[in-house]
Amino acid sequence: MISESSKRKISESTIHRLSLYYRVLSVLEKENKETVSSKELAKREKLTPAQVRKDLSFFGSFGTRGLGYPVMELKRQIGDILGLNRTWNVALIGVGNIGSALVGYKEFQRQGFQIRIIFDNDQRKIGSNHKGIQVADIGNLEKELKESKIEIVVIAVPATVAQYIVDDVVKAGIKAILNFAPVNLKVPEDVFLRNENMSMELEYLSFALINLQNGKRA
Amino acid sequence: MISESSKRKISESTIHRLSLYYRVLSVLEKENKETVSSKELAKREKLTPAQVRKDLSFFGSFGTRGLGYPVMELKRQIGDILGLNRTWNVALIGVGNIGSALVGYKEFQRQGFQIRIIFDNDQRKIGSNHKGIQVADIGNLEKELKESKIEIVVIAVPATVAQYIVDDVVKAGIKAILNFAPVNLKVPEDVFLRNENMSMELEYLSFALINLQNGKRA
DNA sequence: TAACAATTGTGAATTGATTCACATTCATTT
DNA sequence: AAATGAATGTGAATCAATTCACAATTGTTA
Repeated sequence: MISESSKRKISESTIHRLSLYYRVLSVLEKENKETVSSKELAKREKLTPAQVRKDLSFFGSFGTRGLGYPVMELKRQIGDILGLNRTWNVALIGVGNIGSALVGYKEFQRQGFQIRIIFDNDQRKIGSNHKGIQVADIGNLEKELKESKIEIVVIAVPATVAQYIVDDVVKAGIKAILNFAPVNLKVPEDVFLRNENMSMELEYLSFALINLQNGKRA
Repeated sequence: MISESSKRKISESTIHRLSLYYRVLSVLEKENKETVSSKELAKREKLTPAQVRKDLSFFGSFGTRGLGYPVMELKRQIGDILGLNRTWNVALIGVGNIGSALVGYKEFQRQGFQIRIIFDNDQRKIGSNHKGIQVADIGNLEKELKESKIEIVVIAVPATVAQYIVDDVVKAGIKAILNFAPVNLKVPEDVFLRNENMSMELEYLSFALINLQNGKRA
């Protein structure tokens, strides 16, 4: 747990970069590297050494001057900060296009995010097994979420119904929601909501092709 | 086309917010709203009115003082900036979990991103049709990309092979790549590369649950 | 064991993004 | 046609993030 005083100061970007560091450290571990410098770490994710050091410094001092950071140890520490050295009980709502992909997405499992239950409103899907996971009736949301001790809910339903569903999820006491529907959802202050907007980056590319084509990049 | 002088100054965040504005404007259009104020626009995406006005001001003045912005007209203008009032020829490489989901993702088509061809290295998939789209042999990448006049390539292959594939894509002259593999890919200066890291937001939620649980959010 | 090379950790400086605040403009009402 | 109200567009001010630069520390070499 990080200190009370630092709680309000760590930026979203820093946390996202911790994810990148974690990823690189996993690779370095496989390559049997014992230590890594901020320089090397930065190079592998196209960042600056100073940025790496500053990011890590928010959480403590993990390195050795003159040597660098111990790969395994730093990976463990970042894992602790990000909560990746444990498992999370995740529920998925909506098993259409995106939902199906998420069920089979190995990267989630590898990081401890375990999809325990799937909800859908399609009677043909309810009761069946989707890659070994039970598909429950969205009507039993609250009951099932509690029984499965779900901590994080992933929303992969059409934008038109996402707000209704998220309202029910919130009522069921869930405090962390990942939303794949392309719509801004309203949740109470004490609920963490993150959005995964799959067309945003494609739109950025489109913008870049039209506007940044010649000359330097933005 | 935006002016030469402004080319180097528009931030990534501004472009991403344009995507949000575009989304809201589409909804407002359906609701038959004729005009919208920066206040309303901001409210719908949890931003500030000043932010909305500043973002738009980088590209021109689209509003009327005292009235607000004309919904249809502004949508068209942002569409022009983001390149959404046209179609893009997109190729998808890798039709596994994620790839399959992308093929069926309506949101892409709606915004003009047309998946024209799919590549895979699995002999069982090659030659077949995936939701009406031809699956080609990754071995014929360069030839097929050119024949289909592809402008944007989406990479949805395992992280371990992504760099090899992106090298080939670059050799084929593609200048815009969207990468779903959880790895940092190297591309030349003149190629636009964007990453879609699907676990990053989940990791942020995990972090939030552990570190920000009580008290205010970061 | 002293000198050297490498690299961290971090205040200070800088750069960048957001918000403020207000003059300006337009539509509407009286 | 003047007064009123609403809302833009934008320079200035503020806030936040990144980079700089260097003292401090450690391992290694002579």
